[in-house]
Amino acid sequence: MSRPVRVRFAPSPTGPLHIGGVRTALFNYLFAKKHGGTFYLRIEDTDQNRFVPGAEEYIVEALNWLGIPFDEGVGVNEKFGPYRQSERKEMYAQYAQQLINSGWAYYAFDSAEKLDELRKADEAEGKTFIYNHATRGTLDNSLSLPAEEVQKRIQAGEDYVIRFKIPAGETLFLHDIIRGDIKFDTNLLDDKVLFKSDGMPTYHLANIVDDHLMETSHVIRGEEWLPSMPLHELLYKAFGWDAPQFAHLPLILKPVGNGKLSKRDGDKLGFPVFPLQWNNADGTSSMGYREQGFLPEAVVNFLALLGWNPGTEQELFTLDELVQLFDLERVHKAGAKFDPEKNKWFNHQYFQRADNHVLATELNHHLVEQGINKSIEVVEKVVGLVKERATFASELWALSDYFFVTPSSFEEKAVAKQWKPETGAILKELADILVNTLDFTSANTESVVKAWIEQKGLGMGKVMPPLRLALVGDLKGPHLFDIIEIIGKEETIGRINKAAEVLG
RNA sequence: GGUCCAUUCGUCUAGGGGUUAGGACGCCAGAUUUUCAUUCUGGUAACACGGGUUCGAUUCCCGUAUGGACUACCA
Repeated sequence: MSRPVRVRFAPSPTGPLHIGGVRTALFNYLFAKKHGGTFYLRIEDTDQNRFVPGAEEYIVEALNWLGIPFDEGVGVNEKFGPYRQSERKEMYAQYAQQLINSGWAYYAFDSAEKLDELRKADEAEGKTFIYNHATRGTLDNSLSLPAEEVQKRIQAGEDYVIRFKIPAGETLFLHDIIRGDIKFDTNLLDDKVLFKSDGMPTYHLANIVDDHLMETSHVIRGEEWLPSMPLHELLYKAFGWDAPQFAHLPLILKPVGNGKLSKRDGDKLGFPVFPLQWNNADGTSSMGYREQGFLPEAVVNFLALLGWNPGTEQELFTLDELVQLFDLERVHKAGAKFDPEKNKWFNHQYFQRADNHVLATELNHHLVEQGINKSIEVVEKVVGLVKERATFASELWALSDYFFVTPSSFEEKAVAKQWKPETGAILKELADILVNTLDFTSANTESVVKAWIEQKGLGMGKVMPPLRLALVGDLKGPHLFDIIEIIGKEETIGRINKAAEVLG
């Protein structure tokens, strides 16, 4: 069983990539890289009705943004192409036919409406309708009809599907890498449709055929596929192929309440559940990690730890470390609730490590838009001073505006608390001292001001908070003398005088 | 309803027959700071329940409860 590792991520292009899908892709990627294998992308677009334009491009772009690109896929190393199932359409029919010939499948003419009625009728009696060994003999198919009539109806152009003939009375002992041994009774399985009346295969057929043809060694997918594992194993058996090994990943659940995480949760609670922003057909859009300012490394790190951990107390990992450490056997079995707070914490961690020059460039775009022109060196210094307060680049401006614009107002509560009747006079006196100070470096203004405070016997508390209020407009921000160095002498004195004037 | 899967602090989790049940996020408090934030220190808080097995179960087994997935000519 030791074939080269080849795993796939096989989404349906029915919309943006959901966060659960992103994690499935990530785990496949990590597993492939860990074993020196191949990670490929296959587009499962066999449902013509659910095709959404742009979804495939979105998936590719998202994977690239996250830094987990595929080795093979549409337009990329097409060793086993095409990688779009719609373009492989012709080859599925012959495999369905092969199963018919070997007695593993049969034609069925029952209409969807009729089956629906049957299901409802049984349900009304508290029973469950299953299209299987117990019922297929009484239904409209090639198992119950004379061969001649079957041929006639097919030739007449009547709609039909091809169903898999689940063997009766068997117990299947299957193995999942994450969940261990699982038992299924084939009597409870239904004869799934393999080939639809529109000439397209269903997921089940296309998936197995392609996984085999593309030499897939491991199928790593979401837990929602666990119930169809027996069907898939049986399909491999029917074809006489070696089945890949299976690993079913736990689901990602809503942060509050019950159930699977959904698109609505993100919109409702204000956090992204998609890697990239997605514009819906109705003109609305769903936010994306990228647009919200999340760093791809942070998203990957957070997602990697949702359902998996290496058994140590380390929490921050580079992609390379993740690749080295990843192990399917250590994947958790139970679903994990998505925690937006921890997600943010990861971003904070990575944001602190982000390059100041890059962040400065970003902030500078914003400054230029507002007609503020500062050298990138200055902007970079400001970024270095305020970034520890930020989790996202988008917060930088609000955190640093006073470096670039004279405060137009003073925070009320701070004023009430720190601005005493004599404060204005004290600050004016200080301004006079600063006028005569030539060296406006942080270190020098600090020693000048502190010496003056001491000499006057005023105490830091009497001067520093009001001074901050005058320069920043609020009691916040980094080391005050660093701010003074950056805004410069003229601006510093100007702000002090303005505050003294406005606040008295 | 049926089938399958799961269950350790609020959340993500480590651990595993004998432990003070460990870490992280969050929250709270303290320290530092001229302020906010960062940082540091400390605190809060968990083995779903009932039966077994055992000298001893949170750990193994069986039930129950709860949660989840699936139950389409969707993937």
